[in-house]
Amino acid sequence: MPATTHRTAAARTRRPDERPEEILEAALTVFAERGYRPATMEAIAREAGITKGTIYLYFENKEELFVSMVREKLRELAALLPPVAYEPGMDFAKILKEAGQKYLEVMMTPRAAQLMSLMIGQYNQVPGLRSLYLEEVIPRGNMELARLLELGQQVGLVRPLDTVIAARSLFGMFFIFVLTQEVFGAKAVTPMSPEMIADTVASIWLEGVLERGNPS
Amino acid sequence: MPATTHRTAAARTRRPDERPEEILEAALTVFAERGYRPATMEAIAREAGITKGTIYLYFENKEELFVSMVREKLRELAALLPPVAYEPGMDFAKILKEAGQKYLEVMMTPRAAQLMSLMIGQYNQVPGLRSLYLEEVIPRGNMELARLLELGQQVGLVRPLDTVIAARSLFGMFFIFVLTQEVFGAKAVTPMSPEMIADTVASIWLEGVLERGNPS
Amino acid sequence: MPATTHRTAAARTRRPDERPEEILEAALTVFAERGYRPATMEAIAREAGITKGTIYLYFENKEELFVSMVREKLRELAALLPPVAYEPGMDFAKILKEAGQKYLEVMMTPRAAQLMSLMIGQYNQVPGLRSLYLEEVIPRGNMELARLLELGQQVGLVRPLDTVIAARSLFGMFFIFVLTQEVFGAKAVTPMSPEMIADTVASIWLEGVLERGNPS
Amino acid sequence: MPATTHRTAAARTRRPDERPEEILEAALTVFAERGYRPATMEAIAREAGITKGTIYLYFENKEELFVSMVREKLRELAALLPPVAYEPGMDFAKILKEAGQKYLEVMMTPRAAQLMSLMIGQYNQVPGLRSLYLEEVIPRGNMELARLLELGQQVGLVRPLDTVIAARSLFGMFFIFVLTQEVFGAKAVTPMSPEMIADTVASIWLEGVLERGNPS
DNA sequence: TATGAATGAGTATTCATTCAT
DNA sequence: TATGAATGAATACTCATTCAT
Repeated sequence: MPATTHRTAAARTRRPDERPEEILEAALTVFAERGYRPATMEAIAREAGITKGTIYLYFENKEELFVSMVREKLRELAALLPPVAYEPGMDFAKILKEAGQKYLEVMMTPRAAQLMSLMIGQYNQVPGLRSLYLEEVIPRGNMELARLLELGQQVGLVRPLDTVIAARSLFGMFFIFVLTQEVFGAKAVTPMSPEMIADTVASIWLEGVLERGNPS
Repeated sequence: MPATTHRTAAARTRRPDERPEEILEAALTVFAERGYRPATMEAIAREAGITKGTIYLYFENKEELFVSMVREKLRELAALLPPVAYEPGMDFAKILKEAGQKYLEVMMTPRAAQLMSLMIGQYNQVPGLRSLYLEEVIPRGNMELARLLELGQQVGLVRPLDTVIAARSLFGMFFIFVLTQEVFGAKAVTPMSPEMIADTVASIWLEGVLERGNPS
Repeated sequence: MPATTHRTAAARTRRPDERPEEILEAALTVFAERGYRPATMEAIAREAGITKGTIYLYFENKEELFVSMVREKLRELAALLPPVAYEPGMDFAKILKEAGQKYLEVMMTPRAAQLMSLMIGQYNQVPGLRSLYLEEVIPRGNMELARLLELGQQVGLVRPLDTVIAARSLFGMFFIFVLTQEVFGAKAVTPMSPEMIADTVASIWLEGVLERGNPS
Repeated sequence: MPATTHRTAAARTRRPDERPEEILEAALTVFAERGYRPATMEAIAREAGITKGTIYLYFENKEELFVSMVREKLRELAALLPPVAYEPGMDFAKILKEAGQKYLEVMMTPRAAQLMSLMIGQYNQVPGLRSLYLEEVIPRGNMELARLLELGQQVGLVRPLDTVIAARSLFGMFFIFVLTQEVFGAKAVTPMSPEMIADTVASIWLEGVLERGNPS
């Protein structure tokens, strides 16, 4: 029957409204730094300026904290990306380049890249991530563009090809740079400006996708 | 006691030369199934049909085992890919499609995809992986194609664009399908044949990269 | 803002005087269900319809709550048992049987049995229980009967034997049924009616204790 | 990726055959001293002269260790009790007194009493204990005696009464002394010799059970 | 070489207790 | 009085690594 005595914590501040957000932020930092397993709840708490036990007031366990963090941070990233709206008469190529530029600007940052890396690494170990990807990432990032391409095909602007594959290809072209430059640290070896990447990638994809006769 | 008892001959059959290989094979299986941290030396040993201690006769520790496994399996995969040789007069498009097809054939398998996933997830936690990637993957997979493009530019076949970016883009186009279809399990949701992917991707990239006047 | 909002009147109804009692009641329920250690202050509070912190307004800590609960509930049980009064000329056997019946009626209930079980299990871990037993249980339950027996011996009704041992034996005869039937759940395997038990036990003990010549 | 270095343990002795027994012995000591929950695996290991991890080589978890310990120690106690054999012509009373004496001799020891106390306290928290009690304790300790009584009834030696209740009563008479004297520490307050207890208890029970006409 | 018993550092999680409001 | 957010000590259990055989 232990009678534990506690010191009077100086900073026993109550901020129930902001806590979850702060914890998620700290979680991303620590998970990104060490990886899912090596990241300790203790370290996350310290990073958030609280103590271990407090995390458990807001999250069931480490796994739920991880999934919540990924969901929240994905949403924050998604919120930074402007919706790609296309209407007849607009400059397709320009829209695409600008969208690509914006995408790289957001994704080619250490934080975003680390988030990707964490997701990929834990994808098959953490059940909650699957639905996150299938329900939030695919529909938004992929299907929208595919539908845009179908539209283009109907007006003869886009070559006849599988639009889902084409759309995902573009995503892959961008993604590989996020992965190599940021996650794999290749930017120290082969530095490339996001502008240059966006320009080149967009032009290759556009030329490859548009109908011959139509100047991009 | 005239009757000596022997263990079965089979149990005594030792193949010391094949041990490391068997261990690496078992390691890939178990690492892929559980991820780096949750994979236990015990489980790897069991998978290899030996006991824990024996692994340490061949590998310094878990990390070295992991890096050795990745290196070995990457080499095995690389060995399956035929070198892309191009000589003037050859059908550039056909070569590319066939190479892409072969690439997907090799990479769009659970094992290869799991290897990728493991690499990405551990990349920043396991020092040895960095050099592996920078020294083995980039030069072979990327620089070769970039040089090929430069050649194409010199003879006016390829548009003037950053060849390293273009080359890596192609890799990304393929890689995204390995990642999504195999690692993320999207193939259950949006099934696509490797042939269709290779064809579509190759044609987009080629059209996007080749000079206008030159029919692919 | 002219319209003041009130919480429901019921929610504000506070019965400070009944609080400790309610908490003790909840404590017995939860302690009995889970055991001393696994029972959490949180669960006890919830059971009592209050919050954790409130318990500490009435009890120093978990241990004191436990001891207080045991003391209170023992008293409540004791209050249910009528005092065994004997005066010359009364039917000794009948008194005993009725007292035994009453005792079993009170003790052979899940709640009483759980209380016993808790006491026994924590006896040597919780200092306060010792004095409770030595000062409240022994004198009342045991010594009274022993004195009664001495009286019987003086008038030649009871055989010459150690009265304390004889008295405690009777208690043990009853107790073993409380323990086995209620605590150990043997009543599901070997069901016995309290009446039958009381009758049989009382008759054995009486026959064993009374002087030969005296018909019970 | 922590690389833990271990000191060379001086006493890394391998004794797989004796380990389980040693651990069970240590477990009884520590469980008895502190109770189930407060007893730590660390303390049990230290008591056994080994380290925590080693316990887990032999027992699944704390609960299994506890149940295994109770089972083993109950068996050891049971082995100390000679079987009560009765054949016509033997002195029933003498047999009973001697058996009771032996029982108390074995059970009225701190270790045995602590084991009882542990069992009672954990009975409803630890599933494995239920079957232990129902399958091992009841049949051996109770049913044998009940059958003996039935035999006595058939030859007119024993009064007509419920033999199961009578048998269990005797057990209770003894058990209450184990409980009060050893577990509750009443022996410091009301010391009684086991011989005196056995004699008194046996004589009361016998007189109460035997047919009037038959001198015990 | 191979074994597998032993080690012990490391960690997620729980929960009694405190205290600002 | 009452709340409930915050604390942090405590602990079962895991598993990479060692080493006597």
